Amino acid sequence: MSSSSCIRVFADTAHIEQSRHRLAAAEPELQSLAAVLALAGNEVRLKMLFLLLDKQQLCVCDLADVLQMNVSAISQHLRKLKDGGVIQARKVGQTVFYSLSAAHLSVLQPLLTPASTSAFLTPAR
Amino acid sequence: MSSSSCIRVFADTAHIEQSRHRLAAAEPELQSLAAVLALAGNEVRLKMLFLLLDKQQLCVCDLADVLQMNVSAISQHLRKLKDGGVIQARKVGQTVFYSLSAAHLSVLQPLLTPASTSAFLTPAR
DNA sequence: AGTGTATTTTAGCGTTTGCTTAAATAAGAA
DNA sequence: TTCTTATTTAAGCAAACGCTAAAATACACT
Repeated sequence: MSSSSCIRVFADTAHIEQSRHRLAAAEPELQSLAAVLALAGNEVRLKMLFLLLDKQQLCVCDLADVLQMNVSAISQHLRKLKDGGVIQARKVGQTVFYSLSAAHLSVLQPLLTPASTSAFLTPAR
Repeated sequence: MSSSSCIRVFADTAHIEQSRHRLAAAEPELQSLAAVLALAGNEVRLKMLFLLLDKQQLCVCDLADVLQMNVSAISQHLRKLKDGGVIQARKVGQTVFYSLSAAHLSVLQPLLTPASTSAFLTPAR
């Protein structure tokens, strides 16, 4: 937990203090945002979100089929997304339907929207 | 790598095939996007990006000071961000200045912009 | 040359992640 | 009840992660 190891003569202490304050102010938001991004930062989970944005709701079975993965693995990913408040579950009989929850949709939707995803790989213009 | 373990009688094969195709089409974009989100999904790195968006450019020293962390740890995070194409380095004398690269800015900027970050924790309206 | 500063790299270590397998729950259908 | 089907949970394990400490590299100054 050591810090400030550099001895710069012209260390701009004022600017550093300012940055520290800005950071402290944004800290809770950044913490929550990092948690959501960490969830979406997994390729399998990002695909799940992409599919859910398209299909409205999907059961564990369908996701396992589409992603061609073990049902258990899928279920564990869904649990993480649910714990993170990104998706919600609705049980109908023996099957559980998952859908995007409104909570963090404002963050995820623009990322997975066609306009944005296609622009993603487009070189700067 | 087992899949399709469910035997649903009414498995909507047409829809599943459609989803598989949509997914295949978006796969490369999703893969790249997941990589960037995984980088931003770490709290320390997200703070770095937040600071860089605010300050234009920062050296390792400054980031270590502001984040109050070991210089080596900071440097390793910077390396990951650089490898991912998220930031770029510019060496001036013995100090290295890092700045956001244009490459994935379109994805990151909206996430870290005040309007979006403050709206992030605001309950649905 | 030698000294000091800024940064990177390496090695090591404990923690977390993501998968597989197998067992446990839950809810129809026979 | 017994027998499937759908989903979750628990245990185990290899791989990736994130940090610390130490050594290596790079550049400026004397």
